[in-house]
Amino acid sequence: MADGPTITTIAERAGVSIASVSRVLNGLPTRQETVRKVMAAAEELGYVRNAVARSLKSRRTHQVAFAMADVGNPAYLAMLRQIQPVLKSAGYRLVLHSTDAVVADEIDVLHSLGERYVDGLIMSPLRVTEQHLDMLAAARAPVVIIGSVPEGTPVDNVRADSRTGVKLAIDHLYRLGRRTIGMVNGPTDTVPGAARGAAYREALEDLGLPYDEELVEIGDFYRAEGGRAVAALLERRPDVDALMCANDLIALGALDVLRAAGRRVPHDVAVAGMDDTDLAAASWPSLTSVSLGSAERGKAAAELLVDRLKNGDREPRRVTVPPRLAVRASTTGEEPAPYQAPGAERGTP
Amino acid sequence: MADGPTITTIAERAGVSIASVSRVLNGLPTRQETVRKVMAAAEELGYVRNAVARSLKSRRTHQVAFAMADVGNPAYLAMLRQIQPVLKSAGYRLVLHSTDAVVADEIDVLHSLGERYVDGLIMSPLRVTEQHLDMLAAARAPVVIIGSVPEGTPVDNVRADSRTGVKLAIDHLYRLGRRTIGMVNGPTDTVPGAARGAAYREALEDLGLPYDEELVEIGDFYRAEGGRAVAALLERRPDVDALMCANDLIALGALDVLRAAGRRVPHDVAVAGMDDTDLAAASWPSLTSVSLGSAERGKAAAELLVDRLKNGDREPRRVTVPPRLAVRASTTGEEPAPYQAPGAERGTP
DNA sequence: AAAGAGACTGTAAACGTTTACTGCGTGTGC
DNA sequence: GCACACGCAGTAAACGTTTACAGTCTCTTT
Repeated sequence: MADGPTITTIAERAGVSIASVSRVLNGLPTRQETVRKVMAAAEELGYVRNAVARSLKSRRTHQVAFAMADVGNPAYLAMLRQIQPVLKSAGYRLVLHSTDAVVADEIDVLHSLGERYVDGLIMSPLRVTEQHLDMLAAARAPVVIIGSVPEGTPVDNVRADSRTGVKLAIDHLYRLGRRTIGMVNGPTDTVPGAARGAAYREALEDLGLPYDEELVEIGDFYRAEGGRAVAALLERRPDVDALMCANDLIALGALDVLRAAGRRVPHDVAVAGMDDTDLAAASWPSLTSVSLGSAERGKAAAELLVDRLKNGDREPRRVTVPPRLAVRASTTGEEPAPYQAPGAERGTP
Repeated sequence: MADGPTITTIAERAGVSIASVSRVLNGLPTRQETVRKVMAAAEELGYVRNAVARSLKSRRTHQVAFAMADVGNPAYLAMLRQIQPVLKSAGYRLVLHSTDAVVADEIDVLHSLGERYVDGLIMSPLRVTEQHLDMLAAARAPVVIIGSVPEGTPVDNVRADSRTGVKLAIDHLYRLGRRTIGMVNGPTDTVPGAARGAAYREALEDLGLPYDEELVEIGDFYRAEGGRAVAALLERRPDVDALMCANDLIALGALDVLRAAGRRVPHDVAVAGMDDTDLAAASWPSLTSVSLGSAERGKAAAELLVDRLKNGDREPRRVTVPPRLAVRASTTGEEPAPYQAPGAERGTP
């Protein structure tokens, strides 16, 4: 691991100046003879350009950061998977930040843009605080936010439409004849929690169904707690015939609890999730789920950032990705025969 | 996004030299009055250290790369999730490379270490070629390989023990009374495919069971093709009473096909997967699966690398992570009553 | 009161590139 | 045969830090 060769080493070896070496390496017009000598020397020495020195001079690092709460979350993972190839083919490396949904960590990331170790940032904050907005206005590098920011924030912005997404699912349940549709939500002080809760209410109103607080239960966004929330809801309203779950994990918890309670899915209770993760297709019964287009949002964000990095200043853009409903067995039970929900004879009391 | 302040700006503002500014910023002994002036100036100007210039001088980037085939693969994701916090708390940023299992891309990553944009690399190659070994010997930064490398390769190395892992599962199936145990494998020209295939054979021999080629089917490592492989195997050997699947996706495909064929799991056919991904717990019936300790391997790799970066030269180390069998319903069917496999009355012909 | 010690501070070089500028040599046009 | 243009190559500065070294100032000691 001895010190690698530099352009100085090459220059000496080839008997030319470092400027010539640099020019050859960058393909600037140079006499053939010089090119040959430099290339030969570089080859022999196994020279590789020092990216750090290069960045210092050129003021570009060819790195982009992606900051989200947790790679383990399938929605962020879906984004990441789309972001990566876009950046790679545009010649950027990807620096990954996990903020664990801690605001201070997100602010830290924004602050660290001042260190200039990346050319730009894609960030998907759980919620956008005043402090976020201040930092965004002062950001030292282009930022793309995945999520909603107020009108006029000077950053590119990619958003989902969870309102329409929830409506898609509720309409679907309504068309299937369900009229007592419960909602199992995560904390309503998070951006997605608040949006999905409000959307549920609106969707019901649009359909002329009454909004009934008894049909709403709040837990967190995970399977076990989601299951507990469903159990509480079932206890209170045994007549519920459909559940709108704020994400797929909650919906899996719902399936667990319904199964344990001997309720057939979808015969007795139809279940819809959100985010359309891998788990939705893998579960049994497979889960009808609203995709909020995480993958598309990731891709759009990466493309916006690359465009801005290449083309410099332009007006901030906003992209809204439409939701899509993936209909599966947990609402329609229309998969081939053996995929029907288990017969009722096996239920607990 | 005007040019940010540098130590020169601060020096002028505070009326001191850039050396003093640097010293204050690095906490070297300095007169109180100077500290005060510098800090005040830095504060007012919103100064942030330039990481690139710092790296150039100090020859450390405080970045580490992680290269694997595909973040979408749950095994790599599990590694990533453990690697990230270890690096973060040691003060390193994470650069993520997806190589799509293309050897040339992996070689590229090794080569790019010469650019010195990272202090070290964690790599999990699909297979290790001669070329890999050459590059590893010449690597310009410390590398930790997750996977097996020949004795004497000058890198730290973390490996799984898929041989023992397969054996755990086969022994488990045997103890449950299964004697006709099929294997659904991925391509045997991959490292995991070859290892798992051989381990299956050995495990049978250890138990005194005959090895029968008819009971082995090769597909790829994904759900649909895994299902097709299982269908072919079932056709050939309808008497099979257990399936060892080379990963969880194949096992999910097996569940699909068995269900469609009216075979009860685990009553008629017990199914075991490998990797113990999230999907294993989410599926129905939940999937018995061998964990090869991806998470632990990721953690160990990160710790080895951090140790080497802090402590410089030492002998290469090797860590082997033991496998663990996660027993679930697809083999024992012993979850609470409603978790039993669906009754047989609903099978197709 | 002079010398020496000690505490800070400033100057300048270095990290490895890129690039503006200058200079040299060749070939062309008159 | 001379001026000029032009194509290349070399010198040196710059990017923003860190740090070795030397210099200044103050305080203590004799």
